[in-house]
Amino acid sequence: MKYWLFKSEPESYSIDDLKRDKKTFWDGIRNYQARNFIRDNIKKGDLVLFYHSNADPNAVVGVCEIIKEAYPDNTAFDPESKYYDPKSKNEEPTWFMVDVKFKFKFKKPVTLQEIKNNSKLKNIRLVHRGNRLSLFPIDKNEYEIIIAMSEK
DNA sequence: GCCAACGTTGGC
DNA sequence: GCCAACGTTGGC
Repeated sequence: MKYWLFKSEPESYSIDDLKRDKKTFWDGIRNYQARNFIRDNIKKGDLVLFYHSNADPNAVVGVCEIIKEAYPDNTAFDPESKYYDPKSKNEEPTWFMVDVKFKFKFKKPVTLQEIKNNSKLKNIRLVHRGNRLSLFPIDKNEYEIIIAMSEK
């Protein structure tokens, strides 16, 4: 089993939206590196830290679990969708998505500042300079440190 | 709202 | 295949 961090802007989809919906499809990934993680590496049962970006404060706010592995992101086929990509064809889709289900919301969000201040987390991609990937893998111990920080 | 970082596009 | 221009992300 692997561990991931997914970013979402709470204005478009927050941890509370996921809590309400119980599960959702993670659509709109339009970056090849993120696409490769989704298509090739993300497996059912993997755990995902849910991160609020462009938020106040920016923070990891909860955990969800992968319940369905990569399948074509059909918003790419829909000219009405903001994620429409005419280069993605039904018979050979460019973009994929996964389904996640809500696990739990942190009692206390773990803010970006706290993560930056924790020397044990200095290698997490979240704090790398210029990191713009919307999802990426994290180590098991990084996952566990952040969970522990949310319980303090 | 600004702007650094960086991925993508398209002309050559 | 190079690289300038452009668009987007996301922290501040």
